[in-house]
Amino acid sequence: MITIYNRIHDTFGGEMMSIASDMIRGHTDTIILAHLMRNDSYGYEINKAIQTSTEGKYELKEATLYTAFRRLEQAGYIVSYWGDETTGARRRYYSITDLGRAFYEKNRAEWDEIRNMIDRLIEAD
Amino acid sequence: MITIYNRIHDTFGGEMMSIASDMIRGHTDTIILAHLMRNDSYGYEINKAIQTSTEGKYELKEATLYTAFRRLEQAGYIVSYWGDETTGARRRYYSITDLGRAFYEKNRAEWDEIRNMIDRLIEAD
DNA sequence: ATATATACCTCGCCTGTCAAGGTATTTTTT
DNA sequence: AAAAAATACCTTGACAGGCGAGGTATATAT
Repeated sequence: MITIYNRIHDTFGGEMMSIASDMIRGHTDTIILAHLMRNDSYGYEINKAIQTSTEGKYELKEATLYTAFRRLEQAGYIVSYWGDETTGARRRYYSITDLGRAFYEKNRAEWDEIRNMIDRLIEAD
Repeated sequence: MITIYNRIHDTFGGEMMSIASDMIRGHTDTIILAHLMRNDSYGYEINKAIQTSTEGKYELKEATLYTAFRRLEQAGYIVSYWGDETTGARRRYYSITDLGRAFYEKNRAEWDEIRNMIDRLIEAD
């Protein structure tokens, strides 16, 4: 078993940023949108869901997560609104738009192609 | 059918750099090493092989390719030597090292995990 | 009282990608 | 014979995503 997350990000010596990060890159948006396809949600919950779903092998860093929200909202793929919590910390909920749904479907289809492509390309035999 | 490569890289307006690029990112090194696992080769040939293997759907940009060679050589995963062509343009051949082989195997194993992980994460149902 | 969990956010650096530019030789087309 | 395309290499500079490190505020558990 390989733990994907928590590769060392050593600023002093050693390589910066793990391979795993770059392997996930390009899927962040789709992963978030996949969650919003099911129901509106907020950052903290989405991240927890990812961790649970991957048995702790992967988590989005907060900075990455919130950067992605800004990017997706700017692109018109999601819209946000504040929840009306009477207790606990406030939550900013996100909702996927029709544009976002289309983008999600496109990326999902693309993934099917790319997955097979990479399978073929990294074979040594 | 989706053409992975040749998404527009519009510097003026529109989104910069395509999703596809980011989906491949993190596999470039492994793809190159996979080719060198079979036999020594040189940049131009490796790139042609990738294009053929993917039916033209994907190609490494030259800048990306040569950047990767520098990176891999610096890391000790490959070594290079000039071919002794008597005709045609000179070729710089690359050879994978033991360290490179180990790195390749590690990335390959990682891919198997990550592929399944992404499959699960981008499901909407 | 202190620590942990929930929940949000931004700044600035790092890294891989690649457009755009270059050089030199050989083969193919006009 | 001249022009174009293919082979084959290379570097520079800008860009965008990831994320460490820092921050705020409330609620619960120790």
